[in-house]
Amino acid sequence: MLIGDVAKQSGLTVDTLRFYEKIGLIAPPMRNDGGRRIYGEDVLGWIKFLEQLNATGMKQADRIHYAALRQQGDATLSERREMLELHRETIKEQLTLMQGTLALMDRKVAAYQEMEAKAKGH
Amino acid sequence: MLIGDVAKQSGLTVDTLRFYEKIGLIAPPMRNDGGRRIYGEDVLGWIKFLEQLNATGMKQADRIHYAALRQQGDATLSERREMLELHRETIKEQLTLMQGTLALMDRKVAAYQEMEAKAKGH
DNA sequence: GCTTGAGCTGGAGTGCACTCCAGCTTGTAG
DNA sequence: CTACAAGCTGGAGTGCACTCCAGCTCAAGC
Repeated sequence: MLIGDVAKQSGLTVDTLRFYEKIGLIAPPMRNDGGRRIYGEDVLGWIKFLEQLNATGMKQADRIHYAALRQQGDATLSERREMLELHRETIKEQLTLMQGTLALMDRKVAAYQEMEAKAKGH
Repeated sequence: MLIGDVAKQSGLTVDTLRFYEKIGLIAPPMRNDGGRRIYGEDVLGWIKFLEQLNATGMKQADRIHYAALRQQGDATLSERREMLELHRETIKEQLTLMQGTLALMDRKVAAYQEMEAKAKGH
């Protein structure tokens, strides 16, 4: 798999993939004779996971740390577990806040509709 | 209420409050004889609402647009309602994604715990 | 009436997370 | 064998959302 294929399948750009490699989010892949990056299929799952951490507000620095731990293998399992447990809690907090805001949107939309209806009536 | 009081009560910094005014997120308040900003209590509720939009991923440009509409009064009610309805949908999508990631965290944590237990057993 | 903390303005600087570019090499299709 | 799309590197540039600074004025306490 060349970098362009990974880009297409992951939704990231070629530039972003190289950037992620530079900062340590993605392990440097093998190269072919011409010096081009050859990726295994597994990178797609990893990128998807990274995107999920991203989308739930984990900071770049923490993702990089997690990626580094992952590269070090099984010895870092418990530290990785702790990171995920912490992140799980922040997700829960975000969920609560978000549900609150969703409810607020509902109330506001309803209030606006009522005001619009009244304005029409006069 | 001076800007420092608003800062304390809202959690924003003085600089951020002036910045928000500059970009149109907060209406320019009255000034006292010495040229200092005097805010009404209502600004606190507005800031809290802005923070909620912020925390649920609404872009600055959209918040500025919403703030501008709000300043124009009742004639913009329906447009504001439409914005909130749209945003409500994006919150719902985010909630779904976030719940998915939360479930993933749970699975991963459980898997890691199992691997750690096995590693200990040998 | 002087000190000191808070506020003022305009503009420069920061941190994050990419995104783009120049100038080069590689590889596939006609 | 030649065009040309895709890849390479190092480094510069971008957009967002603040954050900080210099040099000033204002106001409350001793």
